[in-house]
Amino acid sequence: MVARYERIADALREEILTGAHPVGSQLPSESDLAGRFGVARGTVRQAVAVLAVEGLVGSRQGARRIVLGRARSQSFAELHSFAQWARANGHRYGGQVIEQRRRAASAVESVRLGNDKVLEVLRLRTLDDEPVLVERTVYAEWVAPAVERLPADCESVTEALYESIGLVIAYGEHLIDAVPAGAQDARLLGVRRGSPLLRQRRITTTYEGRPVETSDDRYRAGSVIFSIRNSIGANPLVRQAGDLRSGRREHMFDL
Amino acid sequence: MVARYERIADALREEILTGAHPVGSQLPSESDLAGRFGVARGTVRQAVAVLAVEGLVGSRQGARRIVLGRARSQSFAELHSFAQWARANGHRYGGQVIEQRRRAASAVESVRLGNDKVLEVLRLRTLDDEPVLVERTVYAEWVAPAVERLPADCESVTEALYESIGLVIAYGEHLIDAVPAGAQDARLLGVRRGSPLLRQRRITTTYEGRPVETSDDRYRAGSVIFSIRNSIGANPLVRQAGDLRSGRREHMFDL
DNA sequence: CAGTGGTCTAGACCACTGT
DNA sequence: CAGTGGTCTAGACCACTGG
Repeated sequence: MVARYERIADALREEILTGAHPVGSQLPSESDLAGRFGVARGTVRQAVAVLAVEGLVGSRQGARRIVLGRARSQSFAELHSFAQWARANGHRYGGQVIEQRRRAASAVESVRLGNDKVLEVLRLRTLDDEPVLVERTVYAEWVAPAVERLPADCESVTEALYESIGLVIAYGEHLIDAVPAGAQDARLLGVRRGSPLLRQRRITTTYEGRPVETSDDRYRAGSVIFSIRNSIGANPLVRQAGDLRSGRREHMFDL
Repeated sequence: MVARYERIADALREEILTGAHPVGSQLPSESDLAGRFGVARGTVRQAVAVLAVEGLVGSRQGARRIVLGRARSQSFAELHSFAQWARANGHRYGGQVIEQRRRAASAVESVRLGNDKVLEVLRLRTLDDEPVLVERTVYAEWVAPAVERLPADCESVTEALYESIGLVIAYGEHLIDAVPAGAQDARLLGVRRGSPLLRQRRITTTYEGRPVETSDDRYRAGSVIFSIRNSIGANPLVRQAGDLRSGRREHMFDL
């Protein structure tokens, strides 16, 4: 069952993509669209709200909506899962467990994951047959058994965990910065020590808010780029000072 | 005039922040909140939608909403403007124009900005008296005169342009990756050549979709971190392969 | 099966834009 | 001042969760 407003959003997205509404042009008014699709104005507003969140259109009171771009947004799974992202974008991909061990949680980890024992896994992932990503993931104890049952060259951990224990990862927080490659990073990725890596630290939870894993993912420079659209009305990206001593922090990575 | 749903969102945000609704707990039902605030259910839904976009609460049909974190969300201006961000976060900040010149636009720039002449400005910005950011900004011709009238040590270009010509930057697209410091970067930031920098390329437009500037901002590693929350229902961040030869790209940086 | 969130309607009024 | 988007209401029905 697909909602009416989703189908309207799809239709409008398609029209934007095909150039029926070129970038920079005005979208028809809400009443026009309501008439055309045979729905109430509120439903049209839900549809264009979807496009606004995607950064496709902008709006301001009193003026017609403007087409800002023709982007398609990726699914949550595609951001979270390397395999799903690579596949959806037509890349070859692979992965290999380099190290895997149970250990006691650090103080920070035990608060984040709600466990005092954790499973740590080091994976090297390849994109189009080149090593691009070193993934250091720490799993909460309750998912550890399922992770340990996976083959070392499991291509998609996210999908495998869904199939084996029905795990759905629903929420994530991501911290993005740049770091120099350490000795192990350098060896695995085939770059010089100290060379730039794009780091994405994340913590993910289930629908119920139960923590699943935290991870420190490091991409070889040039292999991936993160992209985001924002506006005066919607600003999902946040910038923070990186010095841990100064200033407050306020995200899942704290407590 | 602040909307009713905004004030309700503020109230709930405050309650989450103060711990009245701890992380992991359930939010009251929509009907409860509607009764408590004396509004229709739709208004409550608008309010919690705000919190959902901020990543504070999650939801799924049939189950009560869950508190995911105690957010702070920054304003759009704070992401766009180094000065406004630094000030809001209690840092000292400064800036200095290193180079500034008019030149012909490159092919790409002329399409992005809609101009064949541009103004290029190289600025070095300091945070807490340390150089942390090299900003290479290319302005469309129509804003160039106003930019040229600014003092070389202008602290907030965004605010100055608003005051001088009423310029409001309403939309932005940002690409984030890691790059090695070039010779000029290294000299200005006081780091070694090749050391990691966090790069944020952006293009911004007015409400009407008119391009204002593109910029290549490079942060010293460790000085800033970008942070984002996402969910299965809202996924603003997009990951792309970095190899420019492969795959399609679909954002303002194209055409 | 009761409660809850998701969708949709029809109509009202207001704030703002652009001519 | 006409048109448009922003806000809000009151009520309806459905899909889903969780006991």
